[in-house]
Amino acid sequence: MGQKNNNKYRKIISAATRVFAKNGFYKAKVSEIAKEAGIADGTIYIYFKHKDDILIALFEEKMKEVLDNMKKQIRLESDPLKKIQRFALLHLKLIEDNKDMAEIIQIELRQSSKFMKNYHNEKFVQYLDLIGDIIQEGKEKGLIRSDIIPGIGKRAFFGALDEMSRFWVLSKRHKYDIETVAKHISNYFINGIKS
Amino acid sequence: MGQKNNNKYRKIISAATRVFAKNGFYKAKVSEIAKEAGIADGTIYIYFKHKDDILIALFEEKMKEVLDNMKKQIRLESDPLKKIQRFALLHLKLIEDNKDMAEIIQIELRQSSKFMKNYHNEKFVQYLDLIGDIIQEGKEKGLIRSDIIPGIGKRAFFGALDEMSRFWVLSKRHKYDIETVAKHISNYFINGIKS
DNA sequence: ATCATATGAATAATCATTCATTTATTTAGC
DNA sequence: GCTAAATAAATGAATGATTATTCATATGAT
Repeated sequence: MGQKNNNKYRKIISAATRVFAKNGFYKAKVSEIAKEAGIADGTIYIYFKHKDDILIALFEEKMKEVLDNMKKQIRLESDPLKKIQRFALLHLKLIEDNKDMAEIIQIELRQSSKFMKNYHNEKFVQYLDLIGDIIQEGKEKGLIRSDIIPGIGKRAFFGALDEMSRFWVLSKRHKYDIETVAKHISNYFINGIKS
Repeated sequence: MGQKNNNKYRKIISAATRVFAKNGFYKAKVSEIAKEAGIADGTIYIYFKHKDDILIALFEEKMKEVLDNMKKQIRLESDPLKKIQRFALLHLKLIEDNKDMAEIIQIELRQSSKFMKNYHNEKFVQYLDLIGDIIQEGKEKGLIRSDIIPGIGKRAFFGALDEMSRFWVLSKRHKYDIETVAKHISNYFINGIKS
């Protein structure tokens, strides 16, 4: 049954990613997810108790993956300012490489804090904190101004990246390539906060 | 009938703002909007053809208001860098003063480009362009580096503000006051892009 | 009296969820 | 290694709940 490494469980998550990305959570029909996964409607209810649970499970999975990946990459850099650059590039690359996931994070993450009342998105908080920690480290090394508040800085930087992601996801043609955007965004931010 | 200055039309928009803000568009019931507005369910259909149309009308109204207000305020400042500061402060004040509207713009605007397929949010584009124009002006006056791309800069800045807005809207207690946040965000950005 | 507005109960469509039934897989006896 | 219970998974048509929308009727204004 509901084993996470189970074949059908995976198929449902994968299908739901595509279906949710297409029209958002509310417009997505369970029967459409089933069809996309190539299984019967009822089968979904062997693996998930409610439609909502599919979305929550999907988040957890994707965010864990993103978070682990980002942590690993950040560790490869020792200079905090370089870490910020790498964060930007990796974040945007992730969006580019996984459009469906990006749409979910873009569209659904926004609603999530509303409709998943009690669901506190721990993984997202950790993701933001990765940035906060880099800023803190930079301050301690004297590379970043001492008056910078990590709690504000991390949101400013994430917000900037995130807005570019939305633009990327919603655009048909891409005016700027990922590398250019990442370079610019991280440069504004680094110049803005460095000592 | 559907006159925009009509009393009931206004009441519906106002009620819908509150109801949509509470649980998002999809969870909001038309009957609840009617109840909140103190009118009968059917009356709503005299003024709006579909539930969706209420949301669209609501956007247009609020965004027009925000846009006009912002334009007026920006004109009071002549220094482009000061304009950026003022933009940040005003944007965040707006969120603070109008939490329901902010939640709608935060939560629903995100979905909008998905669920209102053909609805191109012109007012939002104009809002972003206000920032782009300030950056352009700053470049021309030699106050902003010539390699800054307004199309990226405007999104980075808006994204930063917007992420802080979301944080503000979703937080019970507010760790930082609006003025502090506005000052920090605009400082990061101004330092990041100035000559 | 006529026309415009407003009402809210009734309608109808939409989907999430269930469950009686079928199909597949495992276990145990020989 | 084979067969037959026994158990687990999967099916999809039927159910039931929810709600957007309609419309026959009522109310109020001119």
